Amino acid sequence: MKQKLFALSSCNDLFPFLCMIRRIAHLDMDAFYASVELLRYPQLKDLPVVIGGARRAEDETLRQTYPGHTLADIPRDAFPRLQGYTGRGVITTATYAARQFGVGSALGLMKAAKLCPQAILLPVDFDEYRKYSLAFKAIIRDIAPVIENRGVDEVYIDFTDVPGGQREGGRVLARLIQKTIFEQTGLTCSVGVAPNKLLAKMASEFNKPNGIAVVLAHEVSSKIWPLACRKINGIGPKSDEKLKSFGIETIGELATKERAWLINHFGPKTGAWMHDAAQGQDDRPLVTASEPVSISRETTFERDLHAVRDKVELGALFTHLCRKVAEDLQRQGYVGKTIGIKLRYDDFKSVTRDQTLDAYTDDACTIRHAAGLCLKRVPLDQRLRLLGVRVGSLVRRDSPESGLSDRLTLFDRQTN
DNA sequence: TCTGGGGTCCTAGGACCC
DNA sequence: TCTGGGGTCCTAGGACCC
Repeated sequence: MKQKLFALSSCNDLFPFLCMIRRIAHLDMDAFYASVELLRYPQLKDLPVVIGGARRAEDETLRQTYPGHTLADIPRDAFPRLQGYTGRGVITTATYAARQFGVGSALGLMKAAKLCPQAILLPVDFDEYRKYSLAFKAIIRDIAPVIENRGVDEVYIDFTDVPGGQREGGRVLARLIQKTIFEQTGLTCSVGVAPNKLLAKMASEFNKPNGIAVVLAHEVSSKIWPLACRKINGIGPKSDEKLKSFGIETIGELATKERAWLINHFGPKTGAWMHDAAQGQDDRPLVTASEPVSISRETTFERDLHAVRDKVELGALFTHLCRKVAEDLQRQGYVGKTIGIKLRYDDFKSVTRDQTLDAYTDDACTIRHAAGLCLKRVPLDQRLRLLGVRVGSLVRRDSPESGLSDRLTLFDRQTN
């Protein structure tokens, strides 16, 4: 089998139109949020910059302080530093200059302030990132139309049938996409190309930033097996720890385990999946369109709140979250039937409660009422750090199931 | 001095129906 | 009094990802 695949992949350069083997790319923007901020503030280039934290009052003051200047003219010294930062929040993205100091995604800002006090702290501006996200995806789609969205800064791309997609195992097309994105946006990205999504995702991490990596079917043992199990997309901290407890550290070690043994210890689904993944096997198709399952809003308070003592503040926040979720539903054109809440206590333990209504809704008051009933089913003697509201079991507002669609549907129902 | 804000999918138990 | 399965929906929690 291996030899056959090898033969296919090597004949591929000679007869690119005869040997269309599956070539999937994973493209990952490099330090996306931070890179977008550097386009806006080029004077910060090469300085350590972190993006993240809570929305702060001073976020808007920067532009107001220098009304006559363009953003690029604001002097470096005017930017807020991490030094002396107090409060909650984590880093969302850090520039590569900041990563030198050991600060990166998910690190608490107060910890980061110790490691790199001189780093500049910028607030998250999701609207701006979304614009660039749409832009780079449009550029890719122009070159290779079959793509799967994986959030704001990642996509899978099917190279298989794209002209040039088979040359050098996909490297040529990857280079073209990378170059075009850079020329048109100023942003860099990393690309991995492989026979499937699993391997492409791993490959895209090989040469970060601004890198390309190609993995062929016969290279799984040499390029994938030496990696830690944690590198498999889907093996998180918990599974990794469990694997380690069996002495399994690398994907190669995982690959020596019998399918039955894995199923026995990790369950039929996960066990079988792990077995395939360790062999580099993955036949999942690209998902080019999908509908949302739920829409939610949550917020971590600036200080922990008490259900009784801070009742007024909490109530106002709760209502606000419900309104925001309702707005999101309406803007996106969805209605939902399952209303849920999420609480996180001061000890970081969280609970959820949900309730399914008889009818679909996108109405803030209806959501607020149902969420209020959920809240009553939860113990409230401990301080809270987070409150969230979720609406699930979504359908499109204009679909027949919603019960809210157009008159024609209603007419149909009456006459039937 | 802990640990953001969105999401998806899976599991497992109980209710309820046939 | 004891005894079935199968299917679906609902709820709670947890792992994982970006």
